[in-house]
Amino acid sequence: MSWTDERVEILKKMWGEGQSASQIAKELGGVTRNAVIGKVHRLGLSNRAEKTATTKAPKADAKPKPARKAAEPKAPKPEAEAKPAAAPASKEVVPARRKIIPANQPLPPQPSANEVSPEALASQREVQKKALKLSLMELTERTCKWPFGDPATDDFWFCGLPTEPGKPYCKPCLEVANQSVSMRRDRRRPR
DNA sequence: CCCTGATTCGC
DNA sequence: GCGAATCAGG
Repeated sequence: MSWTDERVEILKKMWGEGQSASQIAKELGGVTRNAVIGKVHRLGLSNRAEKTATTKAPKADAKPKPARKAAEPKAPKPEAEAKPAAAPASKEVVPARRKIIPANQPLPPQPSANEVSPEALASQREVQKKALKLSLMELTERTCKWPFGDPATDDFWFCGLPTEPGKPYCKPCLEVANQSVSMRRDRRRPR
């Protein structure tokens, strides 16, 4: 694959939206995240807000392992947050990066696990304690995507535990999902 | 271990 | 210009 205009456009868009390099790579296909990062740097859009701060720290360190490559630039990140502080006290400052992701995240079928066997529910409940309670943006291919709570409220999150290989859910959530689905199929309600 | 971006350098 | 290998960090 080559960097056609279209692909570069997608890259720019997604990178601007705060998507990770690996996500972009998957979206584009045929490239690795390294390729994406490399391209990002070549395009010069690695850091979004860079003023006159090319003051390279005079690092004259002695490399313990000068085997070959190097990577120890303690490049300071002067994120100039120029916000017209209108509000009195705003403790929550939204990071420049990381916007809202469209809706291309894999969403699970239905959380409707109203009538599942108590065992499975208990099992899942127990795991809830350990659940990572991830937000939609934090989901990856290896995090359990079982939703908890009401999407319309703040009390909404995803399990986030490591998924079973090849499955979108972790084991306990998978059990609930399966039972829910089989029950639905059988139209049977094991009280 | 999973992930993130950053950098180098042979191609 | 490209991106794998590598590094550094969360």
